[in-house]
Amino acid sequence: MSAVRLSTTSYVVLGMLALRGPSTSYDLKRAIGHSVGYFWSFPHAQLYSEPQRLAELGLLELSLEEDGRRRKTFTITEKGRHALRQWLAEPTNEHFEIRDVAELKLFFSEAGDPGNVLELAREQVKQHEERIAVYEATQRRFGQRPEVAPRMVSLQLGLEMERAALRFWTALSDELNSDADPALPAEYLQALVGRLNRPNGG
Amino acid sequence: MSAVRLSTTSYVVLGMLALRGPSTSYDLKRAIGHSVGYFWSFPHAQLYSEPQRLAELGLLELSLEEDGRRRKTFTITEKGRHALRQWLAEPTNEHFEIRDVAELKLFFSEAGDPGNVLELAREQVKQHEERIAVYEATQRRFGQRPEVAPRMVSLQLGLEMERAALRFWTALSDELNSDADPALPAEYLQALVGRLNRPNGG
DNA sequence: GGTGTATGGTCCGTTTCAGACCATCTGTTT
DNA sequence: AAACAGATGGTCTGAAACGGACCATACACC
Repeated sequence: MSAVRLSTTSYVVLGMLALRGPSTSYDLKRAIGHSVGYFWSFPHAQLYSEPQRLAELGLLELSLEEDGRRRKTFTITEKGRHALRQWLAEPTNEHFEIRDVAELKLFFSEAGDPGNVLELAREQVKQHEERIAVYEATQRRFGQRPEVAPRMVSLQLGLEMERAALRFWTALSDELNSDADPALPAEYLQALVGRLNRPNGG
Repeated sequence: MSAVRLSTTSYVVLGMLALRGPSTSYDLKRAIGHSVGYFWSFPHAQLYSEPQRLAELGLLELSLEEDGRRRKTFTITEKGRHALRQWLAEPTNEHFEIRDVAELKLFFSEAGDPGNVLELAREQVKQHEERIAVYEATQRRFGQRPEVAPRMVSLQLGLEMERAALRFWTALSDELNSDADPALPAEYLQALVGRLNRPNGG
């Protein structure tokens, strides 16, 4: 019957519909955009094709608006809830995946001008500071509301990761700044680790 | 001329060839598998098609072995080095991307049995501990060799991220373990944050 | 001579991706 | 009321990426 494989993205759709109630693809797009999209992103076009597919599988119900906009609103069915619960019930042995262009450039930096690294680090500091600001704003806005508090827990993980990255790039940038000779990698790695371990090392 | 777009994966190939010298696709596969693959993964089949493409663009040179195995060995050309250096010279404004199934399950946990979260957290603790062990082993093995020390710097970032994740999941699992009533999300979030902020909170 | 494992590589159907494109609706300005 | 901007709501498509099955050689060891 349902020998069909559901992707993680399918479960994001199911999960969002379970949490929010009936929604259009556009609603999902926005909701995901400032929540779960930060740790599972995909092109928005999929939010139009995927629910359609899930509806055909009986996991969602589709209702067409009669008047002008003819919106398509999706509602999770009992079967859909069941599939979602099943997925939630099995813990993952999957490790998170990171795709970090900056980390790559750092890794390969030997093959170019080592002077580039400082700029790279500074830009990353900026990126992570910005992201942290966004997360913290979200936390302030929703942290007190008990209905959404559970979701704030995963935001907390995001924050911790961001802060770890920020500490790293800050320490690296400081180290490169203060070092007259940035061409002594082994010792400079030690210094970097030292900076990271020092409390208030940022 | 080279109006062709190079993907990040292209630069991984270029970078690896620049650091290692002439290599076969298989060599690249192994080298990437325990280094840069941790923060930029892709199917190994691409390590057979991509270098071919880069060779056609003049960024690599291909030499065929005459005898038995007929290995294809790729060498980076001056043009290839140039492209790589250019890429390395521009800092990224890209933010890293995380894809974390566990974080998703945590986010949606309200929609299922909240009791699942403890198992989820425990499994993640295990995953991150394992990964940290791998990273630390690499660090011990190569940390002292000055030739590869620069590459150890990016490993350090990976380690910091892993440790942040481990702290989070450990704190969460401890919190759920000690809490008789895990259905008080707001207060329990506070407790979680408290645990994370406490030094030696793991 | 058989078996296992590392090496080295190819192929191909299915999903994802990125992003261009289109249409409608609502509020504001002029 | 016409014009416009910006949010809303959605479709389409070519190009990449994915993943995993599949194949073959080399070599070591029993």
